[in-house]
Amino acid sequence: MPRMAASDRRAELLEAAIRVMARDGVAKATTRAVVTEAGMTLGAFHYCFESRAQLLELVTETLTERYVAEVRGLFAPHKDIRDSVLDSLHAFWKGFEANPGEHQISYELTQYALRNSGFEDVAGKQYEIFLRAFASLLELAADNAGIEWTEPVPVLARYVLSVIDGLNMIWLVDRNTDDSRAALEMLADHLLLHARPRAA
Amino acid sequence: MPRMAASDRRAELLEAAIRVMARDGVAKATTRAVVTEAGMTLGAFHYCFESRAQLLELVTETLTERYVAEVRGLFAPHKDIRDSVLDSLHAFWKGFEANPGEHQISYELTQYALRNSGFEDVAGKQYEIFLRAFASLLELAADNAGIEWTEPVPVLARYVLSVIDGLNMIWLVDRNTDDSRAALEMLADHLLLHARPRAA
DNA sequence: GTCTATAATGGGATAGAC
DNA sequence: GTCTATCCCATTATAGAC
Repeated sequence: MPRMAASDRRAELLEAAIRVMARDGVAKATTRAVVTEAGMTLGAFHYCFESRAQLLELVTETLTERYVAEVRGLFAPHKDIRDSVLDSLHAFWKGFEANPGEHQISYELTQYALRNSGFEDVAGKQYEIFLRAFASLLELAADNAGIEWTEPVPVLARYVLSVIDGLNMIWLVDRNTDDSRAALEMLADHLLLHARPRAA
Repeated sequence: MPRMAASDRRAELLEAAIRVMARDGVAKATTRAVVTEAGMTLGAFHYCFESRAQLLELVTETLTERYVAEVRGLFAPHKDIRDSVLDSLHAFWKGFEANPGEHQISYELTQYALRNSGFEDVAGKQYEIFLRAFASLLELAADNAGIEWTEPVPVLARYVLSVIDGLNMIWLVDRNTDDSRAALEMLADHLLLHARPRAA
């Protein structure tokens, strides 16, 4: 085994953990499974992390940031608000279907955080970040298209995130892509109901 | 310990398991925790159930049936489609807030089923039943109000279930009742977009 | 710094006494 | 039929050899 800085090991263990979780689930990502995936020994784990819980916290934060970055990157601004919304939602969905395992982890980690004391704020931060990200995209879309939203943006953001999360999770169960996309397109139409030309 | 028929023990263990899971989560509902809750000994467990997995399967089926029964019971038919939809959604939400723990179990069990081989069909059946239940309520609402849906009912059912699941899960994290209810009311308006008077 | 060996714990399942 | 005692396994974490 090559010598490595502890920070590099940490990064490798983090990525190994994400791979194991995407493949087998959060519960199966034991310290042993993670170090095996990373090609390290069990001892290596505990000079990089205080505990398995600490690793899970880091994974949660990392995936949250990644998802937000992905969503920002996929956002498709247009002059026409309908195009913005429709293109962006399709792009988000495509990103999800390209990598469902990684999004599934996120839902599992939320459940984990809700059920383990000392982790409540982890789930809280996770969704605070998600909600803020969608809210800021809604603002951005409005700016680009010269419209304003007739409902409070935090409520719209919660609505959009709910539909996306809900559709994702049902798709994870039944893989019904056609109905999922049809429902997603309904969401686009519904959002447009709450847009009106900006007052001068 | 009193003598009991195995079937009664099974029923008690089932309810004990649901209580433990609602309180502490599915992962923490070990065989030991469940028998302690039920006031039985560990040995008792294994003449009622072949394995912990079998218990989890039974819990999943039981909670699925209960939820469907609850939703059917809360459904509020009216002559006016808007009243039907709005009243029903509010009633569903009230049911959720009255017992969030039991609904949280359902999400955890879905994740569990998705991650454990031999359980894929458990999650599949769960959502098939949910989707069918919402579809049949949509049909029922349409009949009562003399309208027809302009989108395929399975797509509408998926959409409604997604919003409800998504809002529930976000609420479990941040307990923001106001924004959740506001989003739920948006769903009602959106559904109405896809209703039109029935052709004679 | 690295890794083996081993604690210490908690879990599912079972054998066998009563 | 009931429950104790135990097996056996996997886990997290650590101690200590190299």
